[in-house]
Amino acid sequence: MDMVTLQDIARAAGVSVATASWAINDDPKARIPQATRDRVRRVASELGYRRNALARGLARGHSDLIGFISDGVATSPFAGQVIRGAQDEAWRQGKILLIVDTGGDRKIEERAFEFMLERRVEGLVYSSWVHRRVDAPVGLAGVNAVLVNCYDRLGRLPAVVPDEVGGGLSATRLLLQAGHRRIAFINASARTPASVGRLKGYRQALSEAGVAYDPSLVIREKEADQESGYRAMREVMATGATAVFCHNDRTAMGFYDALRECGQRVPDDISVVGFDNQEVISAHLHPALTTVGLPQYDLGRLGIRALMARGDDSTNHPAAGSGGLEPQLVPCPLVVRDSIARI
Amino acid sequence: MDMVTLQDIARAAGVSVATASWAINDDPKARIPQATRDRVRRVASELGYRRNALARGLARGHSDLIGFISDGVATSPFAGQVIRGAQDEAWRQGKILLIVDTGGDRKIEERAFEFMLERRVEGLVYSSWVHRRVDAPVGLAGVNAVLVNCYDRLGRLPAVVPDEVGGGLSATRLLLQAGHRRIAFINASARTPASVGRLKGYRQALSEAGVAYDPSLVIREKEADQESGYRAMREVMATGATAVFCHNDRTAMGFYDALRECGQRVPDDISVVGFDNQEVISAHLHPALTTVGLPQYDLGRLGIRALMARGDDSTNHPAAGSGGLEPQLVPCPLVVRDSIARI
DNA sequence: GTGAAAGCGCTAACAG
DNA sequence: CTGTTAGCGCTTTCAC
Repeated sequence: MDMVTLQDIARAAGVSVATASWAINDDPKARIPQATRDRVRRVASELGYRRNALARGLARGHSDLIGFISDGVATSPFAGQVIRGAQDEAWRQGKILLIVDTGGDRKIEERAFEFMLERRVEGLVYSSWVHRRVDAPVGLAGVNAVLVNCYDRLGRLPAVVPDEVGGGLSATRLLLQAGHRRIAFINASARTPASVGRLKGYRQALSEAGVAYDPSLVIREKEADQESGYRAMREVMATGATAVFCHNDRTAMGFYDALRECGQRVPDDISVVGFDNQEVISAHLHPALTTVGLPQYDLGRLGIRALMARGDDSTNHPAAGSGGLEPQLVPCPLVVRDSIARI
Repeated sequence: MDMVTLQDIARAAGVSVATASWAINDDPKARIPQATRDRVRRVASELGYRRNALARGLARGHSDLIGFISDGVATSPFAGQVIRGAQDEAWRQGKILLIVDTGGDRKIEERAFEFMLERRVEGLVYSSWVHRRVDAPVGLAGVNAVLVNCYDRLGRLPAVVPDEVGGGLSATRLLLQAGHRRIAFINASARTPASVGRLKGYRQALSEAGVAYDPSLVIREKEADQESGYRAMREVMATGATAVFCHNDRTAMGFYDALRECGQRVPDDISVVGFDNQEVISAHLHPALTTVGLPQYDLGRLGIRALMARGDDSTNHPAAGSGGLEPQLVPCPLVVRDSIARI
């Protein structure tokens, strides 16, 4: 155990603790000669001194800790970049993340919350694995908090979410630009921000291009996974579509499978575009899948940024009057690969 | 800002801070009447009191924090369960994880290390995304630390890793039990714990079953990804193998692809078993892939357990004399699905 | 320029 | 049974 304290340093360097503190932290507004500064620091490193963040935090009144609660981001197959983005941004501001993955368990969430507050986190990010509406835990109000990849029912907390509409728009536009006019859409039937938003984008792109919206081209599948895509294939092909926009890459993967079993090929027989850019899938399908990425890293980064901005803003208002904070939309990047043919 | 302190509680409840402290923490060895306890706690909750972990940690001399440094676990597509396991176990012991994902960057690692030590973490887990040998960062020695999913060159730090040999053994045995005798193995050519271990297990199973080892059945691919499996298909089929053990699920996925393009089918034309149980792939291939799982959750859990055990053990010896701690092997569970046919 | 000293909020002897 | 008090290690105001 290295229990070298500032006192030890001060004594060894022949200065007072105050001076030692200033030297160690290189406090610019302490006017001590460079020589002293250097001497203290040298002594410190010789003795293997290390600041005690507990004591420091207690004295200064801040912890430099930011809480990050997720319902599965840390352990989900592909949302981890959110954490990376958050961490990088926090880091940049000299803060460190206290991460707890609740797995969606309210009990754990409650406890995590308690833990973080006890540790005097300077802000709290509450994030969801999948973009959705959440019931923000009671208590999140009254704390500097922001929602990431989810939004509150009442819009009382600032939120940072992917621009699903924009994503659907770019995916469909791409198909349109390649000359497609009959574009099927395998969508999830549950009303999620993703299914609603992407459909909206799809319709918007169609309308922009002067293509009439044909509801029969929209296949609704309960889940949006490999099975759905596999199952939906026949229906899609029956519509005579020359291209299909899949709700996500997993759906596209299933679609590829089914298609291949019928001896048909992407993109010759039909063009495909996915969503999510789940690399294990999209980058390795044959042919590689053109898709729309989720801006995970940016979600994390902007979440922290929003948090810190709010923190500075001492007015820290829990959302103006009406209670309708609009979520901040983060664009979804198009990832072009080989699954679209011009016609 | 809730800045209700113990003092406030004590005053409001008409007791001393000491008594308040005991009541709040429900200290069993403080002999105060239940009535007082209750009163204090009630006052505390009424006033919205919350312990200050910084002050508490400083006074008690421990932080209840455990550092978790990873080179990508948090952000990797499928290793996140390690964190979940670690977190659950830490939690069970009343500790909380301070996680930093370095992305393999030494600079960040260094800083993370510093950060954690300043925060007086009670132990440090150093984990790798992929099972490998690491150069444990200088400074890890002298701290209560354990390696997870990686091991030190010199075996000076306790390590917890998956049992690759056992995994290769069960995969191959399963094929053998289904009656296969000519079993190909698409392996990665780099000498990693995975490639070496799985091959060893494969050979061991063969030998157990009295099947001669035929080197020509082992296909070595530089990487072990979808492309490898895709590419290796021809070679595998040319050997006349009736089954193939793929180094991982991604390889199996590529193999499936290539096979289907030739109009052949799993498992009728050839049985396949993978490794990793990367669900996005294995559970959704057609037919679903029989594979060997990585014990991610357990790695995390056991890592923390080892750490805490070491911590208790005040003798905390940096590995006995010779310097050869054997890594703790965690079994890899077989996940049986539909890609094996009896012959 | 530098030091003394008063906290930060809590715990844990030690008294009573 | 309960209160007093001396720290825990550091920051920061205020004197010198």
